[in-house]
Amino acid sequence: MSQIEIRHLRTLVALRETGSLVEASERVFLTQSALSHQIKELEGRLGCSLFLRKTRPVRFTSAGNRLLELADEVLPRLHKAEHDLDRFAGGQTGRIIMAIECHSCFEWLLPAIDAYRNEWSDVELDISSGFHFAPFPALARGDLDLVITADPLDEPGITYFPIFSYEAQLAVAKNHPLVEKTWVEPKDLADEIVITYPVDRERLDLFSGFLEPAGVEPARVRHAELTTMIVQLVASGRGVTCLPNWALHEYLQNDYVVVRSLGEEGIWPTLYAAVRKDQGDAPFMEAFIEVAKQVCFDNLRGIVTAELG
Amino acid sequence: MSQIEIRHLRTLVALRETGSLVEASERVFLTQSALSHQIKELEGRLGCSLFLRKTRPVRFTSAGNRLLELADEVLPRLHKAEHDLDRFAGGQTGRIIMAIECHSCFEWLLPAIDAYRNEWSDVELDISSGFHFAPFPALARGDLDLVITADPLDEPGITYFPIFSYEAQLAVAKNHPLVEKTWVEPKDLADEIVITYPVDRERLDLFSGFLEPAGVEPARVRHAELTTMIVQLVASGRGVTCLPNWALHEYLQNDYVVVRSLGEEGIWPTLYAAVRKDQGDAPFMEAFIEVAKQVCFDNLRGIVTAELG
DNA sequence: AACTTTTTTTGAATTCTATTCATGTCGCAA
DNA sequence: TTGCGACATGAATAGAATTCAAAAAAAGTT
Repeated sequence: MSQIEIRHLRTLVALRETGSLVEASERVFLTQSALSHQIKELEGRLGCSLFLRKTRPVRFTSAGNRLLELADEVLPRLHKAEHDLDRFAGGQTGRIIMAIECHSCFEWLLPAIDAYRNEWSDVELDISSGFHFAPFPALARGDLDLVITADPLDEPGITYFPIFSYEAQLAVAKNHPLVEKTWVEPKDLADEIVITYPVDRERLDLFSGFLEPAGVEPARVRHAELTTMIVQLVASGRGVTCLPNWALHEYLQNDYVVVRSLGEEGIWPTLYAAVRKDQGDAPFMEAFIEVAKQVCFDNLRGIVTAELG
Repeated sequence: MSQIEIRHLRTLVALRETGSLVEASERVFLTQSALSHQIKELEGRLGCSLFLRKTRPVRFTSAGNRLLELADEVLPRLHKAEHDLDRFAGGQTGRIIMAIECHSCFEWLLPAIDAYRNEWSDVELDISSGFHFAPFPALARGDLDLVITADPLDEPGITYFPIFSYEAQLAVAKNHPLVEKTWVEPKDLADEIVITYPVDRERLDLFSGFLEPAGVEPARVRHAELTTMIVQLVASGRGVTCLPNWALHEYLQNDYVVVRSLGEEGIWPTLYAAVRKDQGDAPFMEAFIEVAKQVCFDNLRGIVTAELG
């Protein structure tokens, strides 16, 4: 089946460089007898001789030269591939295809990616838009490599690295009655219109961590795609919303809306990077998580709580 | 030492094309178990996994894709090389580096080479100018592949194929006394100046086949490089020369000189193509000799005698 | 030309490793 | 759960590459 093997190419190159079987054999760490057998057998299979041994240095036939040409094409590529694979094996490079559960995470993720790319330029980076609905199976089977999530479910084969904690706050219009309260109780929202991203309730801190435990259902739930749009609706008094404090920060500074904590302590979700266990300790992956934390800590200084890993 | 082998690349390609170990194993004519072991072992040595088996079709990791990239670079080149080597082995192609002992053979050799090149375009062809002095050792050790010679010495490992026979004739000036004779005897040249190519006497038919056997030495021997120059010297009465009849043909037609046979029968050397025994029956080599004979027969029609092989 | 040294070839023994065989495990669908 | 298909695994086997030992062939040397 396979006539020519890598070892044959190596042998021929060594032979070209040394000019004799004896020296070539040292070069490839075999006995000279082994080389003699090896080449004789190859010549037998190919049906033609590869070099003339009666000269010093040996002289290659056309067939031999053709094989050397092949070796010159193949061996460098092989070595490069082996080198690249070493880097994969050592975790010096890899692929990070990400998905975000948290809708507004682009805000800090994009800068994090930019910062990371400076240092780890050959890591394949991408944000996948395709797996919003079911990121974890995709992560497990290798379509994704990293998922930003606030719910570290105990899935087998997945590890979670905390990035930072933030407060999920209720935003209301400046003239909204709730502005009078220092913090909000669940029942305060029973008659409110709640504006959210168009995602499942269990992925919304307001419901999963506040209203549902208290058995409170708002008057109505309305959806909007973009953070800006949600905030605008809230500012104009069409409803209330719950967003991460860092996503609301710029609107607060512009005095568009007012925010209040959910409950006396506030709700403080933590964002995690979920990765497959086998990639969790790869340097390129650890570095990404470290960079993400650092970027968040720097950019969102005083707004979020760094989780020191 | 050598991590990756051709078989690994073949396996991975089969795996990519079929999507499962079971089918891939059929493709490469091994059991599924063999592939499982093979890949497991490779992954072990590389230190990273190459694909995730829990999906259908299997999904390659970055490392796996890198290896597939290598396979796509290497395997086609390998197949091409194997194909080329098959042609070498079958004698469908090869190399013919020639040397000529006979100084004026260019005249018919160049057209022969041109004719041959039409049919056998990928045979490497060259006329070597470097081995005029000792062509046979060079032929034996592979510097040359074909030598045109008039002396088929019985060297081991060399075979001779006759190309054609010609008459070696004496050319004299039109007013030379020897014009009166129908043929020349050795002693007729005892007082003559003989003009020859600057080569050893034993390679000159006039000496080795005519004068020396008769023990006759001419008055003087003078050298000239080019056929034209020799003929001019002869035409102007500065001496006589011995050349192949086909080399003299055009000068005869122009009435420059007169030719006479050496002895009653004339001297009829035969030109041979000397090649290494192992190449003697290769189609590309046989074809060259056949083309050479044909070209000579056509171009020198009526002047030389074809040797029918 | 005889002798020594070096290099390659060769056949048999050995060691290694790829492959197979026979199970075992895992995930998935009915 | 059972049954099915796909992959994994351990032990046995078969096959090849390599080594060893010795011989043959070249190449230098005297």
